[in-house]
Amino acid sequence: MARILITSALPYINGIKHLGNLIGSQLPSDVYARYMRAIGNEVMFICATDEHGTPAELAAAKAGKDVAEYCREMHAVQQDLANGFRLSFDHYGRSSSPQNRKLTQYFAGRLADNGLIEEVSEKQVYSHADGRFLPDRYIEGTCPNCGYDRARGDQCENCTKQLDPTDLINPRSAISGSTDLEVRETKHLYLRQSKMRDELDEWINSKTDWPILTTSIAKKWLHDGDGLKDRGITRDLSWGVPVKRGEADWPGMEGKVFYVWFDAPIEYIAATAEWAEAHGLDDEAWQRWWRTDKGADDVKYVQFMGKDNVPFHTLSFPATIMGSRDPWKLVDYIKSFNYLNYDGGQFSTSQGRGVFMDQALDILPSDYWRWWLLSHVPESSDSEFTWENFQQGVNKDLADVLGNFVSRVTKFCRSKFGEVVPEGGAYGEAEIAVIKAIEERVASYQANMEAIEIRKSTADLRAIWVLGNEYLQEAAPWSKFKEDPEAAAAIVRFALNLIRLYAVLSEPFIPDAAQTMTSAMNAEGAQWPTDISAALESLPAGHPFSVPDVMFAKITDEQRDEMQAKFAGKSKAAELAQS
RNA sequence: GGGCCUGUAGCUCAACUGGUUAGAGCAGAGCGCUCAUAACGCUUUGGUUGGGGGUUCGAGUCCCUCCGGGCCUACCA
Repeated sequence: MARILITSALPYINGIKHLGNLIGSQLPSDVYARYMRAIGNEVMFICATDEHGTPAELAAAKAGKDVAEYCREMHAVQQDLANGFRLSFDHYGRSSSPQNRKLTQYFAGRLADNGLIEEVSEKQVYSHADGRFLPDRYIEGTCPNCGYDRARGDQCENCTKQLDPTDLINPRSAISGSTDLEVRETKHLYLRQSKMRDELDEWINSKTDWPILTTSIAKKWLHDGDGLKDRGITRDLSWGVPVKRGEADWPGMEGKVFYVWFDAPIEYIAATAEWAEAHGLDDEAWQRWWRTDKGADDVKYVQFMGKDNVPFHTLSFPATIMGSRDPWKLVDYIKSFNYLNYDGGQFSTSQGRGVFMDQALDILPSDYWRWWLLSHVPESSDSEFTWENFQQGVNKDLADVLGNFVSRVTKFCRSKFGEVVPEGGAYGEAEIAVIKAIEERVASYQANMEAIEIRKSTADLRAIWVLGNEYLQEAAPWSKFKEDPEAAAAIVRFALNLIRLYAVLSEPFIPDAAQTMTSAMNAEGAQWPTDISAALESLPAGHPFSVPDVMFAKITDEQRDEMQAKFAGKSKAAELAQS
């Protein structure tokens, strides 16, 4: 039995995430976690809300709430949605936890001890009206290059020129619109990543089996221009982890907090500590996942994330871990994803374009979304959600291929033999052929899951379902029943056992439907098959079962059109008028 | 501007380090079955692998160039 540590990139606290966010990390990591548990490994599956930073403060202010209160509420909302999508986190933590505060301060202290922290005095824009320093992108003004009057302090969206906030003509706060701005001197801590460039480079180069998407982004940052740059890890904000050097105060850094991208990855560790606390366990319980000197040397650690998160996970966080010179567990494999687009464009929170997690669950059960999203997960390039594809995929795969198979087998049995596994006859050549075909497909399925090739795994799983329909067509128990009821009984017994097998094999992708099948087959506790032939003898003659309700109702054309209209977002005219 | 990714049948995608007539699923067409959510099965039509050039005995795969799509470019997270 192996031990697998799995983390999914932390969703930001600011609002409800859309399906693009969901499929970009949480959903594939959940499938992987469920699969690894199913085949008998010990799994620690961690996620958390990323709660610090300027956007959280602003969102709270907009909602008229204290930021801590706002985060508490939004965490509960996101936790609830995670449950709704059946995300099987062992712990869904919060980056604002006491554990994370302590660990973040600890890491900063270690890095400082090892000469990897530098104090840098720099100039930042302060807004009197807002009472805060403004991050570059929260300053707007006229672009000195093209004259666009809504250029941001980091880059002009119109001419794409990169800017410094001080370059802007007539700068104003993007929050309040105030022009009462002042450039102030302020001191910040920088993580001296540049000192660790060679070490990081060597480490990345050793990861030859990682997705190109992952390594190419890392290498770009390592080698672009002057190479890896040092990075500011503190901010002038009130909401965040207060800057401390371990347990000690950090002279000159009073009133400052760590930058979210410093504390967020550390929350992976802290959330595991939160898990231990929540279960009444001691420190050893979480340290055996994270400290190679305390049992984590045999742990395989896999991270999931969207491509926008790759630099932080390939460089900043490893620099933090390595730079501590403590025996913390480093990631073994980084699975990164491209983006999911929505119907010809991007998902857009601000424009209300696309489907958000709460809305999705209002419309259809989570398995519908899980299946379609996972079978279209953007592994090799950006992929696209369209209502037509969604309807076709769900109806064909889930309703017709799998749902209808369960339906036809159970109903046929009930009408001819009653709701018990029928007795008589024996498996013959046809069944042996099916077993062989399933064995081959399961081997492929497992190999693809092992390699985290999600799309290919869905194709294997679907092919396994199809084998059931092919078998039934060939065996035709409805005609056999007339002249040889015992032969028909053996066929039906085999088919009922297929349903039980499908429940187990499908669980990582569609856990609710899997549970429905398991319950209907009265087969609680069914284990992952190591021997397909034996697994298909699990339900003996006389074993009672029940006919489940229709597992997947089809999405009608009317429903599809309705949803498409509802989620189109603001009209094109409205968008144009706005810009 | 620079870097990276990507372009394969109407749609969504495969094709290990270049190696036989480029494969699946969906959609379309035909046939079969009737247990089932008019579901299922079988057969079948679709491709000068974005265009052009080159290397090679051999190119979807390598090189050059052009065209299209996307991402990143370090203070949003």
